[in-house]
Amino acid sequence: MERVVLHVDLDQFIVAVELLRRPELRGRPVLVGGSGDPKQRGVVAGASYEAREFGVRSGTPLRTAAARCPEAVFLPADRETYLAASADVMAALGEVGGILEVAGWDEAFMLVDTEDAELTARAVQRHVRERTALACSVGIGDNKLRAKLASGLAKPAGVRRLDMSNWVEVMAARPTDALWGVGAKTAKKLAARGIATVGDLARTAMADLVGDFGPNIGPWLVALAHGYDSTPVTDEPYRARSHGREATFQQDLRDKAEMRAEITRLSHVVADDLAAEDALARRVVVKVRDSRFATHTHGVSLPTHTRDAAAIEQAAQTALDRFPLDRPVRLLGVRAEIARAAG
DNA sequence: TCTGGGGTCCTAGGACCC
DNA sequence: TCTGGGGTCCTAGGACCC
Repeated sequence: MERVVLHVDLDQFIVAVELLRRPELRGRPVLVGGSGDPKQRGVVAGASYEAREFGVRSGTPLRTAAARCPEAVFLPADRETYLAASADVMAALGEVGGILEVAGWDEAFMLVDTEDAELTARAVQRHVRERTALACSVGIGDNKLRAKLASGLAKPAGVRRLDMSNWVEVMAARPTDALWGVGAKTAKKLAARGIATVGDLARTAMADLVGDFGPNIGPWLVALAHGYDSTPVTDEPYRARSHGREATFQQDLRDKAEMRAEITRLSHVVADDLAAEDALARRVVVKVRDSRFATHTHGVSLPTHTRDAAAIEQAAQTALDRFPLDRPVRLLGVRAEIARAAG
């Protein structure tokens, strides 16, 4: 018997859910995102493997996607449907046993005791497919980091194991941004110091990175490169720390009254979201992105914790007043930070 | 053919207190 | 007259992830 971490990751989740109700699109390049109109502002939320062949992936602007892949089928994003599919998947995983930690719409960690991890992983795949008709990849690891990276290597529909014994062999030659937590910015900063691969990073002294990355992140990066991770798999129910809504306009706003009206609308949606979770806000933060894509935030702490829509809106309007608003506005957002131990 | 929307966590600097 | 040093809270920004 051994204890392993499994990371279950659905394959092209959003597209796969769409294909369940539009099977005639199977095998074609399918792109989901925004309103489904590639002439409008928006980015790709989900790309089928066929579409990825054209260099389109999640985050690609819809217009760019249409230029790269003119024959693609564009579909509007349908959150509610994906949330429902996600709930089905997580329910299926819950039937397998072990500790289940939901880590997003389309992924979860499981802590299981098993005689044969590969066999268990295959059984999980089969069970998810039987219950939801969706395919997933499963990573097996001796911690969450390794399991997570293993599932990425297992795609599509595969099983892969990554642990202490094969970490160096599998990971050392890969670029640093292959690590979970190292993105483009950090990879570039590391490269500037001559650290290009996971192996390079693993050979770096933790103290050498404190100056550039801080006393916590610096050492953590080196630990990542060794595959170290001690965060537990937990089935504690998720409690959001904030709820926000934001909107990018098809045409930038120039009129202050229109901005105020949008802040009112967003504030009320946020208040509804708080009410749905029985949560109270302690602070309201407004986000403004201008026509040059510069993004700034200003926040207002609330005198008393509240979910009252009028109070949230008033705080948001006060925050909006702190912006110069001397350029057309591309995006407005309202976020409520949730008071802990309240309800 | 410019760059969504939902989040989380960390950092740095200033205020404030002892 | 000179001006330490630690701790905590608040705020804005940044990096990252899905």
